[in-house]
Amino acid sequence: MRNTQYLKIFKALADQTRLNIVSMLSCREMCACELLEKLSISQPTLSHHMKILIASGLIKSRKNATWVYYSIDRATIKKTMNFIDQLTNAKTDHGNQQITKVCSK
Amino acid sequence: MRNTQYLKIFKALADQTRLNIVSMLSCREMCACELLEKLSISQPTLSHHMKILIASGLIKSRKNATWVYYSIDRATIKKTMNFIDQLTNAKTDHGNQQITKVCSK
DNA sequence: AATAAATATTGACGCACGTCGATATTATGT
DNA sequence: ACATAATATCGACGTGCGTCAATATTTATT
Repeated sequence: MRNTQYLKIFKALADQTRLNIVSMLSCREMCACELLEKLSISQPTLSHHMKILIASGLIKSRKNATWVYYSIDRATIKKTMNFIDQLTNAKTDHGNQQITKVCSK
Repeated sequence: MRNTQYLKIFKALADQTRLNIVSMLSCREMCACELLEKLSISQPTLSHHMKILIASGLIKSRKNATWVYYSIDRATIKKTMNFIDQLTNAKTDHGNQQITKVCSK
């Protein structure tokens, strides 16, 4: 996973509404209309947020009839935690071209 | 740690420059002037970024003479990873008032 | 086919944020 | 005291982003 993808993930989590959405989806898969009635935002706004969450890889979607069901992609979560762990513990460059790690000396 | 604090943390990580800074500091403690010469930003911009990172709790600072040394606060990192883990795996409300978890039924 | 429900897209608006140059502050050394 | 180096603050500017109303699209139902 590229560094820019992790940046997308952190940007996706850097919003209270999206953090709420992720939290809600941790319970179970939910459709957009279900999320919508629990949040105090308009339908286009929810659609916009879901697009960002999907693009980040944190959330995956499944379409059934007119409904779109969303759920957490736990593989991405795991990778993100590993990234944070490496980012803050690694003593060497961990094969990342975008982040300039200068641990020499 | 409050939910708003984790929001601050994700916002702090949601910028390429700050992600680079955190990565650099994972190697070792560094002073501002050292970070400055490795980054392509102005001194006021760096100062601004460090303020945000300090406020998030991800980075701590130590003053010695005219220099300010920065290093990663690994306790915050650990808490953040736990937060993500809980956020995406909890089947019950984990005592968080800000995030509305509705896991019932 | 026509209607209705769920979701996506578009365009616009205001505010938050990253950036810089100029300047202030703090601390060291001469 | 004065000059210099490191860092912080201020004010301004442009861009990015969250938000909405209006509209389009997709799918099911009658």
